[in-house]
Amino acid sequence: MAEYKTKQKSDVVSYLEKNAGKHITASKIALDMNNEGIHIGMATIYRTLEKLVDEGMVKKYFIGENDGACFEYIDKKNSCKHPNCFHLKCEKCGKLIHLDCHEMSHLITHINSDHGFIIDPMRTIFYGICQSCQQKANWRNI
Amino acid sequence: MAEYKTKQKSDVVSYLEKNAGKHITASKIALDMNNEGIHIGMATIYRTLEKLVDEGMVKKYFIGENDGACFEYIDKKNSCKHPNCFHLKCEKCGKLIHLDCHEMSHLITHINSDHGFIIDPMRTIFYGICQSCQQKANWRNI
DNA sequence: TTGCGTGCAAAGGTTTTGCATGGCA
DNA sequence: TGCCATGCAAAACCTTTGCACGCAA
Repeated sequence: MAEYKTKQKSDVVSYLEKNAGKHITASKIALDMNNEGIHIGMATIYRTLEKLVDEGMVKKYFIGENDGACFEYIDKKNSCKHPNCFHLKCEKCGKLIHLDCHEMSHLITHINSDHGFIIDPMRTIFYGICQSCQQKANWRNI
Repeated sequence: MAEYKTKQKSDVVSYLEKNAGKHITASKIALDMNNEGIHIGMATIYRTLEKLVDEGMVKKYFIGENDGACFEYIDKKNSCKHPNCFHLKCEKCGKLIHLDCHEMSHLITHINSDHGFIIDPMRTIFYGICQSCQQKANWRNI
């Protein structure tokens, strides 16, 4: 069960590191790396991503719509140790907002004690509309 | 652009009504209805669901994992005029749990007024570990 | 009759799998 | 040398689309 260090895997990892915080599909990874002259087969990309997700280095989620699953590099150094750290993602502009608010610890405690569910803040994203997009929506009357 | 009333559409609607609050894939709809002796083509199911989503009668989710998109009937009379309806998804067993709790309206108000972000509860999923998986984890010492 | 809805089949995507080959240890 | 990782192609899916036919109005 030993793991080998291969060029392909480290290429994928460094690509993801460079794009930390972005949400990237498997095909976009292949495309971008191709443009850099690195060709990696789709199967390898998927197999590598699967491992990285297991290791916790990458988060996989489904925002659906046209493309498939999205992957995002999780920077363990910069990411928050406090369990108050959530993310807000704007559905209009795609902006990802950091939320570090102690109000959130109430939420976690409540859902744990009253609903028996332990929230994983790192994996949870609140979807909605950010402030600037709300204003745009107002003046466009959307 | 007139809409016709067809047996297939009303069958799908009544199936979804019977399963209000559940999260159902298109193929499960086809399978279940087949077991009831009703055969509807996949294309029709997808086209019907698309319309129902546009009408707001059904919500479409991407919770990913093995299956495709999930659909859920939205009962306008009973549920979710209050934005208290969230979903908890267990990362171990994949179970999707409904959470209809007043506490959540505090959360929404807080994030709106203090952080300028309007949460869309129907699209937001809390990831974490459910109660039964916590217990399994305990006895297995995972 | 009109034209939307349906069913079938085929196409378009993404993701997985089998198998021979390549490359790390 | 072992054995995992890779690449290619094919398969397995989910979902969409084209087209002829059926059926509601």
